[in-house]
Amino acid sequence: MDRQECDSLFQRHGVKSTPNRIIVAEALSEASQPVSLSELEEKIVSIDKSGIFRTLSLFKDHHLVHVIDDGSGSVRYELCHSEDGHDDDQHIHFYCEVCRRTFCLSEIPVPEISVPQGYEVTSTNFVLHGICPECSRK
Amino acid sequence: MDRQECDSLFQRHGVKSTPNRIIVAEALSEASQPVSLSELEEKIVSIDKSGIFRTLSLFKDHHLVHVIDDGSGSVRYELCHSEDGHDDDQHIHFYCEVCRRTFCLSEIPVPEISVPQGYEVTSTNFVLHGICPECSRK
DNA sequence: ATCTTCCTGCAACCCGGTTGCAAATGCAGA
DNA sequence: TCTGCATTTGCAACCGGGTTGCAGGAAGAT
Repeated sequence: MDRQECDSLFQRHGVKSTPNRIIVAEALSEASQPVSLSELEEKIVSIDKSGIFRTLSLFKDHHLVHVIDDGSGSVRYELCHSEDGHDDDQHIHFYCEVCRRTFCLSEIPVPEISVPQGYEVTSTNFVLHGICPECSRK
Repeated sequence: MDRQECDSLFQRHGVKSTPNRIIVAEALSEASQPVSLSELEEKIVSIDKSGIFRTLSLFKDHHLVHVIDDGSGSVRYELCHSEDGHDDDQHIHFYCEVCRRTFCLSEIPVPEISVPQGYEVTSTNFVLHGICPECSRK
């Protein structure tokens, strides 16, 4: 994602462009897997933890990223792929208990669940735990 | 759950019975919803946080409870209902963003997912977020 | 240039979870 | 019953992710 794509992304989501935000957005887009705050801290040495955190929070509020809680103890962030303001690109994630990485199973949509009367669903968090192909081969 | 049921439960799961463990097991069985460590701390004033924690860890290792990460920042515990040693009573949970309670949607089983070749699934965590009937009525 | 607002870094804090350690308890064998 | 060992427990301290208060700095408006 180059500078221009970034700005257009921000504009679509109503986020003002700043140098830090561009750096964070690029780091997110480069990641092949959902990343945690601490991973971003390591990757982006130029920005303070709190800055990254606030940027992520802002992105989250503007539906630019979505949040996955894989049960590893730290939350992970992933760029939304849907272009409209809503997270309709929810998919299942897989957390490997051996290498502790989280994978997007992008192909698999979250199954539709018919909830009991009265419940109103706004988002879903569906994480499978187990062993990834790479680790189970060993 | 009375004392005797407790002991039999422990025996089935290979857990030695101690006073503390009985107290924790009873607290879990009395809860209508999955409970967090801090909730148990409030409920069980006679046992130290670390004791409750260790008891829960032990229960988890012996498949006496299962763990739900509802994304609220603290993990919740729930007595397993299946009597064999394995967690085959997985079901969906609902986290209300207003009252911050977690509900078991016991009726709804976790849908079977066919994962890509190579992935080996050991457990699932499926949590819906939204507003519960009680809160949406207001 | 000045004012105001927003953005940022720093340091401190909060809280859930976890561990080391030593005292207490339980249990087996003499 | 006494002794020695293993397990359980409480206490205090720690850890790490997440979060916030504050003050300095940049950006935009008047």
